[in-house]
Amino acid sequence: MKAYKIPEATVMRLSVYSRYLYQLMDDGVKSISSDEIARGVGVSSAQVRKDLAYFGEFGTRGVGYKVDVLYGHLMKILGLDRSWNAIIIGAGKLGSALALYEGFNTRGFIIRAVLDNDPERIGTKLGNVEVEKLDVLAERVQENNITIGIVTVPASAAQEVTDKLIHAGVKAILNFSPRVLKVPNKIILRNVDLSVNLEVLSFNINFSK
Amino acid sequence: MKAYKIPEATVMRLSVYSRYLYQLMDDGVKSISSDEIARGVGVSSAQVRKDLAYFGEFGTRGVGYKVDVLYGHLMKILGLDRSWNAIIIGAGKLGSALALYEGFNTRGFIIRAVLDNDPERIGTKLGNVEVEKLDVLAERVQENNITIGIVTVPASAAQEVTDKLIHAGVKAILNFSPRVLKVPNKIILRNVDLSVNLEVLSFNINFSK
DNA sequence: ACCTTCTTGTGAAACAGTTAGCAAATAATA
DNA sequence: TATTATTTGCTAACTGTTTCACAAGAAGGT
Repeated sequence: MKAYKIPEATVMRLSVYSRYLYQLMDDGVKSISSDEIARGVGVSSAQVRKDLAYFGEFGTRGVGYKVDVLYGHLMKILGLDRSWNAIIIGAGKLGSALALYEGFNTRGFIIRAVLDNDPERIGTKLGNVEVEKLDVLAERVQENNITIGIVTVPASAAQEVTDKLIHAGVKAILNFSPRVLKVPNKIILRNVDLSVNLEVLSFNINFSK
Repeated sequence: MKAYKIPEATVMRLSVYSRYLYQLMDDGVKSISSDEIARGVGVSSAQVRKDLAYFGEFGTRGVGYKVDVLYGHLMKILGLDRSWNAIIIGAGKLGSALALYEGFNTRGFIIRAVLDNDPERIGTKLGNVEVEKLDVLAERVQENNITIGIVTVPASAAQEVTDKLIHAGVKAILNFSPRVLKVPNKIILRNVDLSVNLEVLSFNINFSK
């Protein structure tokens, strides 16, 4: 694909744009300008155009963008013109919540399995998947062609399950544990640290006065 | 307080450093260099020193940092030398998971109330708080001196509950709904969009081949 | 056909954040 | 006390991202 690097912030904004466009389509809007998108999602219009410019020319000068066409391009760019199989490791509160979160399904992310080691949790149903023992990790990843592993275990177990996921063949890991994970270069890693987010808030409340 | 702006990335890293230092204290480590911190959390040592330099001089040249002292400074900088009262709006799967998440309590964030409008959910217990009707929002915020509102309602209700939170007097909002919220300047807002995170992954898997 | 209005796409400028490198400070050793 | 080995704090260089500003293209009106 394309040669040079896309800023991560750009990718995140594309995701936001795509959802905004979806909403517009729902409302029956056919055409939109970069300025309207910008106001809708809270960035500058130059930012919107720059972000899109990484991938091509999708608009018409003097006119704007066709909502459905741009939406289609964005979904393709984000890799959402297909579905992705994912597995959740850790069936605690957060893991369970994510397993049942509709927001993933509606964007094409399908949770194929949820694993845990706690006997209390094994066998319980989360939507239409049943919590299974950690042992079946490699098996489930391979038989379901799972590319994304979601880690929601305590910090102490995070590196271990991550290693197992990588060994089993996942390409990307979304880590919710408050632990810095070591992964090979070819593995795509993202960290979502819930406490960090609250702490940025408390810093800002504190600091702005 | 301080005059010039701290990068958000710096604040996030400070939070990560602080947790790493806590772990070190637990392990009985007394002193540490920026290089060791750097390797522990996966950044460069120059980055660590730069981040700390925004706030003062906490180390000793030729020696390093005293773990407990640096930890104390970081906790104070992050505003974690006190506790913060928070409220969760939306007792769905995610809201419930957050209400029960120990990671918040251990860092001084106390969930004082969880509200929802669904009669099915009202009255259910989440740990030691009971889900209540949305009506009591202003009352709960004021009587508990709540500064942080956590929004876990569907996108369609997000702006409305946000407005209510602001009106009731919260200073900061952590938004988990996939919706761009409009808030006054003085309100501190952070968005944690779970789908965006997965979509950055799918983009990267897609794009890197 | 020409003029006016609109809005994209893009190079250049401005800004922000990260990395590099080194002087200054400390401790240990002889 | 001098020497050596460390490691911070800080400035400067670098790299990356965002904003600016405008030429180019499109549509509608006259």
